[in-house]
Amino acid sequence: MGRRPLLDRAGVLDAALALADESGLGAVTMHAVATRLGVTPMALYRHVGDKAALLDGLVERLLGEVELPPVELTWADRLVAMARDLRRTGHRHPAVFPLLLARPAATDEAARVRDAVLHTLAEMGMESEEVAQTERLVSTAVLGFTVSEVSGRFRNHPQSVIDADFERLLTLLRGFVEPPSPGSGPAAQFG
Amino acid sequence: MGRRPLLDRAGVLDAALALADESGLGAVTMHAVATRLGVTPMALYRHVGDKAALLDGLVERLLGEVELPPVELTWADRLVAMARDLRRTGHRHPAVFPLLLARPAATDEAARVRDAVLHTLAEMGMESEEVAQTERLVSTAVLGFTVSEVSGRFRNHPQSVIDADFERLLTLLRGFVEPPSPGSGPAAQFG
DNA sequence: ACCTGAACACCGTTCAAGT
DNA sequence: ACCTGAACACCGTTCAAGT
Repeated sequence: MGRRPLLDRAGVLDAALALADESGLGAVTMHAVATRLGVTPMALYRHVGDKAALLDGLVERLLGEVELPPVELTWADRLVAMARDLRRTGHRHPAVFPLLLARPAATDEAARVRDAVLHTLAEMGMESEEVAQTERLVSTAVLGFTVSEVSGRFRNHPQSVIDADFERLLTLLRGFVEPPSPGSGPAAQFG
Repeated sequence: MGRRPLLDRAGVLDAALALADESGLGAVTMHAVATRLGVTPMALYRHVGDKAALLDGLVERLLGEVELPPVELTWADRLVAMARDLRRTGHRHPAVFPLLLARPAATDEAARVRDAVLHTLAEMGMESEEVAQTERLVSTAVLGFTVSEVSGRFRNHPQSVIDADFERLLTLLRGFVEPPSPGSGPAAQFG
């Protein structure tokens, strides 16, 4: 029998992601990933293409970790659940997460998350043109906040303040996708 | 008289920013900046510290370009004007702009822009605790959108769609900082 | 004070070679 | 098919040396 290959794509991505989580994106070099796998740098190229493709693979990995919420929840609760889970993913992988802001949701895993949001927004009877725009703005807000947080923009604030900011963002998000209807909006308080 | 130095900090930053604008952040290497200035890489260190400090300098440069709006404008118009100008700065310097999401507004130029927003929000009688939070969320939304745009996340969309998205964001921003008051909010249209 | 030259430990990537 | 070894053109950064 032919001897089993030492490497495969999944293993290379595992090693690269571990390196990124432990020591930052700068630690993800072909040399370092190879060393961690007990192999020479050139052995990686067959499995992950080149360095840029390796980073693309890491982004896919992160998106694959995002859980879609149970359909039993109301659509508003589902959006909030996805926002929270996306943020948690950022916390687990702070070095790789900022890359999400740099590429369109073109891969399968990216489409999976985005389509879940689109589907949820469509359920509430939003026009299809507005659905797409709303998804982009909501995703941008959640990604922008989380990237800021994991990249260090909020490093001078205690975690409690950052958490409160995010809760405020979620409240705004609810109000945004759920425009005040008669009897349920903020204006009702002043009736 | 002693001969004039070949280099100064401003000149080094000029060269580095030009390189970033023309060929991306990856083109900003100590070697390339030095070559552009007709000097060896080591000559730069005296003027800009090291590579990380050089990038900090570029961020300062970008923030310094952001114009503060005339005080004659209403506070809502001032916020919108600052958002637009921040986005324009991103368009001029797409390679450097994403770095804004990675550091707190700790430098003088960063504080200048942030304080202008804080001051504007305070003018409308917002409580000081809420002012700070609102500033963070508004800045995050505008930065997150612009970084997405200049980093390529929206590259599959025509510019007209991206522009419309931003206008929508500005409308939301207005509604966010200017909560509907009796007679002026959206509800007034249905009176 | 300011810049250079040589050097060091790294990078990503290629190519031909081994098994 | 899969991995290695040698090599190339780069990186950032230090150090001692020149003026």
